[in-house]
Amino acid sequence: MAADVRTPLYRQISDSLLAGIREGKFPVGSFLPGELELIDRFDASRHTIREALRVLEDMGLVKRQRGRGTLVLSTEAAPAYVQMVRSPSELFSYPDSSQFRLLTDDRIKADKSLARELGCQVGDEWVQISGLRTLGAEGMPICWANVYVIPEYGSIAQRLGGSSRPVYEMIAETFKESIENITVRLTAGVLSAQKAETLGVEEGTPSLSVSRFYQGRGGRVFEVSISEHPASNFSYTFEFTRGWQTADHWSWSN
Amino acid sequence: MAADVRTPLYRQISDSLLAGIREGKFPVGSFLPGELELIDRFDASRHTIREALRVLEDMGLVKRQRGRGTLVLSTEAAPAYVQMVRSPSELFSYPDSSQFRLLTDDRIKADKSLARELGCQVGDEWVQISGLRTLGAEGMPICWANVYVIPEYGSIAQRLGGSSRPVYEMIAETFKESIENITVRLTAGVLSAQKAETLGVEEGTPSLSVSRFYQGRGGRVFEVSISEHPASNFSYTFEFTRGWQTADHWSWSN
DNA sequence: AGACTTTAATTGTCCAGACATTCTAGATGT
DNA sequence: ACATCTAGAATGTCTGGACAATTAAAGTCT
Repeated sequence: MAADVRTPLYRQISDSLLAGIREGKFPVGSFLPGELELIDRFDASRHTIREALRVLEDMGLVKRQRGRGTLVLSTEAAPAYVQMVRSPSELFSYPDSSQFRLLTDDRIKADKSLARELGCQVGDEWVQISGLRTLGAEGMPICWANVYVIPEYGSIAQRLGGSSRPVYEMIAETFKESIENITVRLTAGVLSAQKAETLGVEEGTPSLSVSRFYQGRGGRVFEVSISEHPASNFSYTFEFTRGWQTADHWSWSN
Repeated sequence: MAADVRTPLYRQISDSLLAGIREGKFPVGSFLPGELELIDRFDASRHTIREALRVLEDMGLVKRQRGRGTLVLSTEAAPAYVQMVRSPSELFSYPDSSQFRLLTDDRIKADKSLARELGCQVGDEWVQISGLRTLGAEGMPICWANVYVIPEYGSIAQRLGGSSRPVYEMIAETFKESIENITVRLTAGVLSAQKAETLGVEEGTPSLSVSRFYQGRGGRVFEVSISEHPASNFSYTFEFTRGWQTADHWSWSN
């Protein structure tokens, strides 16, 4: 390695175990030798052994389980490409000054088309909140937006008036919901005559639709928002940076 | 917290230090009290103190520096939402059986429009490789694809014949280039008459364009690929999972 | 055969100590 | 005033020990 004259013992041990994992000596699903055995094998202290195991755990290769052992999860810490944002609003690409202008809010049952779009069952009930996202209170409309909320949180519709905060954020706060997972889907289409007129563009203008599915605890989708943008003034960009895959490393807040 | 009857001491200490960081007691750029001082203050062993500091380091809040101290990097470890894929090809959403059918390859200079699209200077030279991505060798065209490669790697065009491997992968292998960063941008548009005919859809069909910018070492963009899909059969989906932001946690391979 | 208890295995947490390595501030010399 | 050296501060690495908590295997009882 680099300019490092000497490799710490714990690193030599983790390298040795890593080689063993890669060679198939410790297959995925098996357990590494226990700490006591490793202490004996490498003639090192328990602290040093545990430090070596922690390196492998940080790489996502193993998972230590009290009372059980050290389970091998993967034989390879393949490089991963990561996109990371600090808050869901960074997925929006909207200027801070934009606002949501509520037009209608209705309690509906999903028909076949909507069920497919929302990924739910035909007949499922949702509260559908339709509106426009605009630049400022009286500004240019940016996009048409439909927000679907589960009936349990449907009363959020009454709280939207005049607020520029995202619906998911208000739901999280009001109902103590946690946003655990967000799926974003992009599709292209054509704006209907009505929407084109409202958005101030020609009928037949292509559009980019962004659907976001917000999942709370236990994986339940509690909100889906679908924004439809005229293609002329909207693109969606995201960026991936290379790094080790350490999925298990994310600590889960509560 | 959860069902945990008792919080480990090291966690209590890291929580206490975290509160101090958040309260501004330890501003960004300052050093936390040294280990010896913390041992005294919390009446805990050095191991326990170091474990507490490691928690903060894992959260990306501090950085321990031998001989120097523990530098405060940030006052807030905001939860981050992460999308992670194992390889760039996972960003493609193409079936494995798809193939790239090369139509033309030319050496061009970027005009104003192309320069804006590629994010380069007017007059910059690129090798433009145009083609169709199809299902299998004789299959249905999926999309129209233009790949732009820097002239240095332009000879890759001669190697594409009959291969189903991605261009970026062949470049990485042939020229020992490394893919450090990928930016993906999605826009909506309308297929031109020529492209619509080639893709077997009606003229005026909306399209979803996916542009991918591959950066190598030093941040240089060595390839840009632009795929244009008929909207009817293509959507782009990605998923974010919540976790602590631990940007410093990614180890950088080479 | 199944349920329950006990024992052993295994990792987690906490303590203490010592030496190594790096960095910085202060002292000393030119 | 600048360069060099030294001592002290600070974290890194490694050792040893002990008790706690969890899991699984073995033994016992019905």
